[in-house]
Amino acid sequence: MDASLEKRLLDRSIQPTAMRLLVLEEFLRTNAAMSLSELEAHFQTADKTTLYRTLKTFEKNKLVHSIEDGTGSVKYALCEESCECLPEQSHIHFHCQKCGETFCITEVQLPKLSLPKNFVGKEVNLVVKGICEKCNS
Amino acid sequence: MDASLEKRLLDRSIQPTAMRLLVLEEFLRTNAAMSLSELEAHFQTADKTTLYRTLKTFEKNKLVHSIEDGTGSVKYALCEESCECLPEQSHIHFHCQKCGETFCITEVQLPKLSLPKNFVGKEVNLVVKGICEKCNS
DNA sequence: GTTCTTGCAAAATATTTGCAAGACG
DNA sequence: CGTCTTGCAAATATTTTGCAAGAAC
Repeated sequence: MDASLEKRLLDRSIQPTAMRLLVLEEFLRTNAAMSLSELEAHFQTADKTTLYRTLKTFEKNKLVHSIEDGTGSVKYALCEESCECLPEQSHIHFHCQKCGETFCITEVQLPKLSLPKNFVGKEVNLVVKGICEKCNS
Repeated sequence: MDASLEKRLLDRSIQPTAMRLLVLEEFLRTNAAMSLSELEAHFQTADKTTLYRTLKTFEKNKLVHSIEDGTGSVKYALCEESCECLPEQSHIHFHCQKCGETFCITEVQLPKLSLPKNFVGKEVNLVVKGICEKCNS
């Protein structure tokens, strides 16, 4: 059992159960964002409801954030360790129309968005669709 | 029968049937983006499948564009008349967490997004969540 | 007549909740 | 014991397809 995994859950006030450690491990192993179904496919014997609730717990406690990439199912990706999911911390999500994968792109800074008077922005969800690096070569 | 509605459909190579004219009229009447269910609620006697296919036809022909605002159901909003849904023509979508409505914000220019090398962006979907003008007063 | 559109039914997919058994402190 | 977690079942919601009747050209 990896103690750093446990710490990562505890830092977000999530009880480190066996299932949750496995899911976190899976997220660390996988580079791309995962939907519930995709996550389920990575396990032999996991109950979908448990995974569903694991994702919800992770999301509530800001260990992962959700992305709607237009595929019809919500995907989840690990947050940066310091992330509080504030608008300033948002980044681009890229959905590749060829391989179908969705990534977080943290390399480039998201320009500050201005809103009309009296609008207050609290969250930003940005998905760019196109062809990714890997499929473009 | 309003001839300008017909023209608007024909300009997008969409056959102007009665149903389609009604749906377009509804979009012009409504300021906010609509989901399939919301659209259905605006009609007494419309079949959901027909509305679904109407939306898909409208989307394919770029009369409307779709928005995933995190509510779990895809919403649709009218495109500008000159819109070709290119990345440069994208705009901010705003989802109000209080009234639940989703609007297109075309008043402010979307800053140009840069992507890492070898990524090619073709579409942009940007949703800001927060409190809208109306709910903020 | 041929193509496009519509309505009903049903399938497929995704998300969410209820409840009881089990784990853990 | 009491709270949290898990697994199974089932309910809800959403999106999509099949097919035949009807409308439009």
